[in-house]
Amino acid sequence: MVDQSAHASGESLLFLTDEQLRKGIEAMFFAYRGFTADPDRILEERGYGRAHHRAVHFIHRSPATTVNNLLAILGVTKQSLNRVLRTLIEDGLVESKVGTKDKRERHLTLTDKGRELERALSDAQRNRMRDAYRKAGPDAVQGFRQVLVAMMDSDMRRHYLALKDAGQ
Amino acid sequence: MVDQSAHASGESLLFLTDEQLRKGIEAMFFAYRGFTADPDRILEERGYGRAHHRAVHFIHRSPATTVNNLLAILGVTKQSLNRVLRTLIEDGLVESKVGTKDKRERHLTLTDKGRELERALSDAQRNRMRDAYRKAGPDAVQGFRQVLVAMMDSDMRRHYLALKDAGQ
DNA sequence: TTGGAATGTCAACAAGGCTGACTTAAAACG
DNA sequence: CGTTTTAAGTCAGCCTTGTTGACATTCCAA
Repeated sequence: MVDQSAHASGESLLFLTDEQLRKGIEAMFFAYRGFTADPDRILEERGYGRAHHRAVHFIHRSPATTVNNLLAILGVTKQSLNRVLRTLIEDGLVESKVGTKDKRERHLTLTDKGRELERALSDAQRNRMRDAYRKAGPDAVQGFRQVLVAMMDSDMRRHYLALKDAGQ
Repeated sequence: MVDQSAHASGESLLFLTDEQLRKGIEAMFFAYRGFTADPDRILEERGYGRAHHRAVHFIHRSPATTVNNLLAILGVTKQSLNRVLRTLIEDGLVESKVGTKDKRERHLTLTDKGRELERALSDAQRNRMRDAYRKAGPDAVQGFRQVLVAMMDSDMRRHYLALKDAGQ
């Protein structure tokens, strides 16, 4: 598709052979497995799955968030999320409080027990990320995040950037 | 965990605050959704899933590969892969040939119909990747792949690098 | 006061993982 | 040659996590 003999003109044109793109695709596939491997082990020990991890992560990230907000970020159906939330609430990891202003809304917050799980999961995942960053070197880290952000759908990028702002 | 006031010494020490690491983790999560979004649409139209995509991709990548090799790369059970392979063979996308040297082995190859699907899927995914690379700029691309490779488990990195070599 | 939004719940289903048990065929080994 | 191991396939059953559709409740807001 893209001629390998093309040459760079400034920095707007890249050497993007199908071969290079394919390597990027495969790297993404294999790396995502590594990315989830450590949390998966911890979750399995405790009888939870990735869906629980995602819920716990974003509740930790935005305490007192509503179910609707969580639905938008996670991109799953209400029924699917509800099944996960129910077990987390039953197990005492998440607290669901009826909204004071709008009583239809439920505000979700981690309990101490929930924070303990979140900590275990994010420690593992951060360690993996930190090691990868160190191995790849300082210059690589910027590029990594830039490409990932550019790969997101605009909706998800919106959510991602909103989270970034909130985190400051 | 990591003190934000740490300073770089050479290039071995990075500014790795928990906040930065968390952003990387969330970027990975949202980006993977974008990464799979386009193929998912194509697959759904044709009644297939991600598992079929993965099989088709790696059979295309390593024609006449064996079932065992595919199992190692995909990291799933024989039963799980077999369910997918069976439908692909029944639908005439994949051809399974008994090995000439070792008659226990089945060698898997895409048919014309299989190549057509593979083309549609990889075109979509390559376009996404190309756009992301272009938006992120030439410097970012190197870093992106470096971090991804560093994030893989060693087994997966071995498979990834083996594929790279084969592609030359 | 009524429409619609936010939430929750029930039922049913599908994809795609998993384990365990078992068969067949063929290679490899001793 | 006989035994063991390997490659592949199959059956049955289970789990997680996604889906759709239908429906009830609560309650804000026009």
